[in-house]
Amino acid sequence: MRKLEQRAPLPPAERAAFLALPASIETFGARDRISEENSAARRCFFVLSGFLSRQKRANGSQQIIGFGIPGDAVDLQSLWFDRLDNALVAHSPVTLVSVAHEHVIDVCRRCPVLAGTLWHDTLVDAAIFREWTINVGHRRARARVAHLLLEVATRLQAAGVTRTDTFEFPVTQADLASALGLSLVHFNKSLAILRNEGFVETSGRVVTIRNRPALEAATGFDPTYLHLSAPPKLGPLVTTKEGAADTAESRQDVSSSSA
Amino acid sequence: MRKLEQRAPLPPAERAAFLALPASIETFGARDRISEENSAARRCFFVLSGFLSRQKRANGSQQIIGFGIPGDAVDLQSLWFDRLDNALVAHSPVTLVSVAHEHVIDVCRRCPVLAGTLWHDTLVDAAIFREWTINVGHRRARARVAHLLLEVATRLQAAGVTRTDTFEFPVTQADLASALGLSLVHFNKSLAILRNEGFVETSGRVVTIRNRPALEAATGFDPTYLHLSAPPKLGPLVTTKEGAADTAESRQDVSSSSA
DNA sequence: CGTCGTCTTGACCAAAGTCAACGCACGTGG
DNA sequence: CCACGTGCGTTGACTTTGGTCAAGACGACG
Repeated sequence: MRKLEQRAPLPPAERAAFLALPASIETFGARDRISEENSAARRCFFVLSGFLSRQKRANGSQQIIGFGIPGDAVDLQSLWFDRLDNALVAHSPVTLVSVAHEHVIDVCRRCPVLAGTLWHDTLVDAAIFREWTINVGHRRARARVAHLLLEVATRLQAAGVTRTDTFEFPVTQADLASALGLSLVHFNKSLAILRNEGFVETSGRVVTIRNRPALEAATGFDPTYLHLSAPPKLGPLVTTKEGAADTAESRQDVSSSSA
Repeated sequence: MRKLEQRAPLPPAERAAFLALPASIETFGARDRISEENSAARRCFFVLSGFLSRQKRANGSQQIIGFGIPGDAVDLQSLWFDRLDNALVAHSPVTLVSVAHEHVIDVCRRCPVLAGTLWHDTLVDAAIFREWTINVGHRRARARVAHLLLEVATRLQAAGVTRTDTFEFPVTQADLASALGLSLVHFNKSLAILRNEGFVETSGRVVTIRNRPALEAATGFDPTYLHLSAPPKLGPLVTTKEGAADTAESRQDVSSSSA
């Protein structure tokens, strides 16, 4: 669970407050639907392990619009909406920490830095959606596929799930095609091209990316949209005096853990 | 400027605090670039009037990924990122209110309900991006075009810019095509189809939607993703006691205005 | 051993992109 | 006042990309 907070430095008191929240662990199996579009959510989820996707209904079938991986706060938006606007479904066994909304709200009120961190997290989410809009709207099939694989690899590495360019991606080709706005057949053929070019290897659901720099260049993948390293510019929701001290000390934490 | 806060009820004290922020008005001409991708933003913008778009660089040219209309808080995400990940460009004369980040942060710290409102606003933004992902990825050209027009019409109505299904949309077809991931030619032909079907009329940059219910049904447009009426479930960033009173009274406001 | 789910491949078709030309309105400068 | 250029919108002809249909392969599992 600490993975989540690792993303941005937190003052120790706030971290403790967050960890002390009344939370429960929930587990789901490989195709379970975790929550439904239009349902009223009363708790929000943080992913501990497993793969899940967001889906929206359109044209009569479910379309995937994003993936959730370990470390993601996967439906913080439900905090402010009365109904979910996307469903969540598990693609592998998934374990989540779930916290009731009122507790999150309460801790946000008490912990301004934490509130900022959570807000920040939802904004990273939004940035990912922006990039998907471009990916799906402006790149052709082969580059789309590559871009998605690169994104997932990058996020998994940032989350500490893998250190190399090899990772398990337990999602069927039909689902990946849906996520990319491609037909299954065309997705498969585009993937075959990447394989023939030597950029991608697969065995079962395990994907390996080869020659990543060349692939990134070829598909225009630029990881800055994931905002992985960006520490908030100002002590979040906090003004100068104590805020400055807080972030200074906590930045040390981060750099020492990454060194 | 009050338009912005109208979206969600605010306690009077917080509204006053927000209105009292040191802000400056900035104006831009029809093709001005308001801010650049990768620049470090120090202030954020609220749109008073005019049309603008977000753009990201991809494949060597600028791609439009969203529009900003009066009442939008157009780059709140810059609050938490050190660099903007999209550019903003004006499509008509635009007037903005700009507020320095530190003041926004400061007022957020003092005004929990307001902070929640702003956060909520960024989440609505994200919801719009999700819908765009679907629009661009899973609908075909004619429906894509229609969906965009319906979205803009709906948002303009919610912002009080127009009351009818006629509105000025000062964006060239080339830009609209880019926003939809279509070529200019194909966009034009799809629009021609909608015109022939009697759903859309244009004269200059003024668009009129005809027989809106049928068009919405035909393109699968469902405005709930815009989260226009949703009042936050809990007193935002505020717990029970005073918060309950606040939301009770403000919910009345909302229901009476919709009745 | 058969069934089911998934991946793969081929043949064919529809949607969308590209190229190119033209019309039109609105400027500017002679 | 008219010639010319420029920016947009429109249309047609042709090409490419990607979708649809269909069949087969392969492995997991009952």
